[in-house]
Parts: sequence; C-alpha cells; structure tokens
Amino acid sequence: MTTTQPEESLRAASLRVTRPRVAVLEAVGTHPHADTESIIGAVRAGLPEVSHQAVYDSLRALTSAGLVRRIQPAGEGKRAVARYEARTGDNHHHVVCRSCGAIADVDCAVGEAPCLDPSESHGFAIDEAEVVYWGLCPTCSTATHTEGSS
Amino acid sequence: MTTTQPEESLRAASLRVTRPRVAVLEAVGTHPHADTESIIGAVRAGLPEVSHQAVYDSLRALTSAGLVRRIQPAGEGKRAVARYEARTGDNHHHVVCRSCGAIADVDCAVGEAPCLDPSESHGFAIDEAEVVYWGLCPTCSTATHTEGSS
DNA sequence: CTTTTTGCAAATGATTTGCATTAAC
DNA sequence: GTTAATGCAAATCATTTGCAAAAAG
Repeated sequence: MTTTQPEESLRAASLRVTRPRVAVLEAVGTHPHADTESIIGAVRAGLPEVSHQAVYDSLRALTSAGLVRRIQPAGEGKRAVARYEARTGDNHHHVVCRSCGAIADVDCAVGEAPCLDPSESHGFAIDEAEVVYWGLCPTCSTATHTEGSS
Repeated sequence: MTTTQPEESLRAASLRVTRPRVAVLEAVGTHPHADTESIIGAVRAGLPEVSHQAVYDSLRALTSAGLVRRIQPAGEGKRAVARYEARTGDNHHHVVCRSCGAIADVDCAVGEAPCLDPSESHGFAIDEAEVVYWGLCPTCSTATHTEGSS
C-alpha cells in the first residue's frame, strides 16, 4: 500500500507520527495550494475530532521540517491567508490571480534555478528564491471584460 | 521647491489631493519597505491628527493607483505585516531575512524583465512578476553561527 | 515512564467597516 | 454644491498562547 508514505516522511524528519500530522500531510498533498481552513476541512473529513490548533501546529511542524512549503500571497482587500503545498523538491513557482486568489504552478522560466543567484545579495545567505507572477486568471479576466456591457 | 512632487503624482493619478495622502506618499518614499505601523508614525510626525484608518485608506488608494507597491513577506511565526515601497517603475526584487524580516533591494538577476514571461501562464494575464529571495541577513547569519559556542 | 502533542477557550493584533462630518473639486 | 475622504470606535478573523489530559517513543 502507498498509505505508509506520509508516516515514513514523518519518521524521516524525526517527527512523532500522530494521527493529525499524517492527516494534515495527506491533505496538503491532496489539495495543492489549500489554505488552512480547507486543510482543516479535509482533515476532519477523515478525522472529525481534530482541533484547528492541532492542524496549525502540525502545519508549522511540517513546514519547519521542510515536508511542506508555506506560501503567502497578499490578498489585496482580504485578510492574508496562508496557503500550503507539498514540498516536491523542484524549484517551481506560482501564478496568482489578483482577483480571486487562484494559484497555478509554473516551471522556472529561465531553466534550472538561476534565481537562486541574485546579482547583489547584500551579504544575505540566500536559501530559496520565490517567484510570484501576478495577474488575472482566465475567469476573472473574462469577468472584467464583460462588466460594462449590457 | 520639490515639495510639490507628491501632489503632482496624486493629480496625475486622478486622486484627490488630501493632506493625509500627501503625507503617506512622502512617508513611503522616505522609508522604503516600511510597514503600516511605521508609516503611521512617520505621517503623524508632521500631521499628528491623522487616524490610522486614513493611512490605511490612503495606502490602499495609492496602491490601486500604482503610485505605491505593496509587498507582503510571510512572517513565519508572526502576523503577516504589509509593507510598502514607492513604485520606482523599475523591475527590482527583494531579499528577505527569514529571521528578522529585514528587506533589501536587488536588481533582476537575469537582465531586464524575463520573469514577466513564464513558460506556462495557464491562461493568466500576467502583469507583474515578484521575486523574493529568502535567506538570512548578515546579522542573523552571524548570530546563528555564534549560538552553541561557549 | 517521559516527553511531546492534542484539545479547549480565550487573547492577540493587523486590517476593515459604517456613518456623520469635513474638506476637495 | 456635490462628491469623496477623514475620523471615531467597534467588529472581524486568521493565528497564537497557556495549561491539563492523552498519546507516542
């Protein structure tokens, strides 16, 4: 069975294997770019008794361990909602819709990971480059064009 | 006098010229990457009677008009604080310290603005590419190395 | 058995909202 | 004179915190 994978990942990261953590890890893998609320919902689908604090804590533990990546696009008029995705290890980036907040994955435009080497690092020890392409998703783009017509 | 510049910018953007907006625009120009709290402080230095709502509103108006850019680095354990910078028009990016949140500017590593053209846009209408280099600033990097030694 | 994680409920704190007044056009 | 922006104060909502009970090692 492949159901053992999450638990193995947890052990590999020296984290205790608890029901909530396994469920959260699976939920993040199943729902890419999901916000915390969605993850709580997904986790409770199979484990109704988890508190939201357990999810928050699990999420933080998984993020610290590097099993999960936290992304935080700025919602223009909305409250900033943290989103998570299973760390696949590759260096991919995101396209985010300014209007509805939809997220899609894209490969690094310039090849491998040239972004990791900025021209002037100001003495910073860079360990990751995050690229966010801002724009409008097809749906919101269409809606914008439509508004105004009768 | 050069004091007229902010007001001209406001008029050019079809925004009403109000005392708070002028002050906010100047404050953002003076304090690069400042968070809202700092901006409120800076504005009140010369205009003590502004409410923080006026600043929030001005900030939003200026952001919508494109006179100011909003950047929102994810604070790991802290509440996400919005930061602002005067829109200089160039396509520069940021280096952010994971530990203390310090921000520094860097030029686009690959030249002009190749980032604006992702390989696969998923149908999104991209209008801006934001690049964030995550790492540790010199100070925090040193602190990390120091901890552990006697 | 010891240490870590969960659960419960309240606290925190940045940002937003509504409405009357005031300033800008 | 109109319209839009400010001020005031309270509401919101994602996220965090503290402590006792339960589970994992």
